[in-house]
Amino acid sequence: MPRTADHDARRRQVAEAVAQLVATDGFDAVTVARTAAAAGISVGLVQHYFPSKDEMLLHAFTLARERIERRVHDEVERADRAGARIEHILRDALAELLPLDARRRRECRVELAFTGRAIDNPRLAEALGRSNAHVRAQLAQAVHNGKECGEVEPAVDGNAAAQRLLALVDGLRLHAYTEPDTVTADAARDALADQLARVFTGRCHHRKSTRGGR
Amino acid sequence: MPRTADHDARRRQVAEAVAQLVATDGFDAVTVARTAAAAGISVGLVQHYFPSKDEMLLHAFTLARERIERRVHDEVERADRAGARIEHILRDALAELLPLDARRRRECRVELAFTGRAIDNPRLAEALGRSNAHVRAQLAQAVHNGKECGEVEPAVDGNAAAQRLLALVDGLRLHAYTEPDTVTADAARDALADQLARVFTGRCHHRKSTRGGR
DNA sequence: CCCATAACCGTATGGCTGTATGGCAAACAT
DNA sequence: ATGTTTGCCATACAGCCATACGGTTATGGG
Repeated sequence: MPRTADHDARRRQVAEAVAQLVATDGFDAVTVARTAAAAGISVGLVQHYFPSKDEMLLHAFTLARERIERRVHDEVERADRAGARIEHILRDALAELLPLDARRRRECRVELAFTGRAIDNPRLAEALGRSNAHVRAQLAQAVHNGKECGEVEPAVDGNAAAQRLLALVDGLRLHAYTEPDTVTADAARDALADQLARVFTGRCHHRKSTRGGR
Repeated sequence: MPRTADHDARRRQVAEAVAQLVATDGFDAVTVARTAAAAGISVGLVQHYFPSKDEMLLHAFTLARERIERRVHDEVERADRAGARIEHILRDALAELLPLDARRRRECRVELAFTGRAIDNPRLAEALGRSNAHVRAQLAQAVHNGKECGEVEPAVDGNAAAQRLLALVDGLRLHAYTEPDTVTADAARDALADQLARVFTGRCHHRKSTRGGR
């Protein structure tokens, strides 16, 4: 076998160029030519790694979601080891998704732009749905753990609570991004904390790991 | 003055063609040429009524929002005259925004597609913000009225409640549209009703009109 | 009647798009 | 060393886009 290259690294490089373009110039500014230029490679090489523009966008979106999921997951693990209340762990982890500073605002824009295209693009919609299902499962697991340690009333429907929590977070993200003056990031954070307080009404009476949960 | 035409009617005609295209073929399918064809007029005439494609899209979005706002407003008025609880009036009015049937699903798609573009398009973002502010004001007014008639605890922050309610509705709309199997429209409706029940905890002890409120 | 003016149409155009293609350079197996 | 496979590039191309423009038609005021 001749000349080898790091396939994954190249694809990641292109995906980051896409995210960069979306963040700075908007989704419509993402063309194959501009992406190649932003990544510092030729158009031909982009084609070499992605059979079509659609595949390129899908990969960029998938990586963006994975990165966020990973960061949230890490945040949960860290707080869990520190012995925090599940409610507070979730609060901090979900707040990570809000446009609280420049970095997260940028991520929000990328995320929201892709979500907007998912309305018309079945491939993106599927990836979004998969990722959301994953997040909901983590949330439901955390609520379940909350029941076991006494933070949550046993009668609470974990799946329904997870669904509503995620919907609220996504709505807050949208509003906090598009209307920063009307819906401040802090207000969104408060709304999130308030909603969590309505689910986690009890006190933890025996420490239980939130392993696998958010 | 020579030959006259109904300016507003023409612009409405074009706006409806835009909505039609977004609903059936997606936002990217909206080109000036296709819009003209869908409206049954020439490209030149579209240009005659809109100086640019951006203006055309902005007008289409504005009309779509106004139409929805009006229908919700009418629903509120109707229920109000029928003497319903404010909580139930809001429930029905906001449920109007969910993709509960084919017609509302279509509207949802148009709305979500435009919202997605608002991320990158300041003009659309401004129109969206204005409309959202309007809706929030109506919601806050309804909560205020709820306090006066005893349905809502006096300590409740009406503005915050309105913000959170709208965020939840928008999040539910997105999820119910993109993941109909995971988040059914009925589940979204239940989530909405549940959230309203957390705000409207009391009983109405003296009938009060929700005039101006949602 | 008639003409000025607005409504309306058809087409031209320059630019940008995604993708196809052919060729050059590099490095591993032999 | 050398051939062959892969990495990588530059360019060509056909299609579609928004917009510009000139011409035609119809109608209200004089």
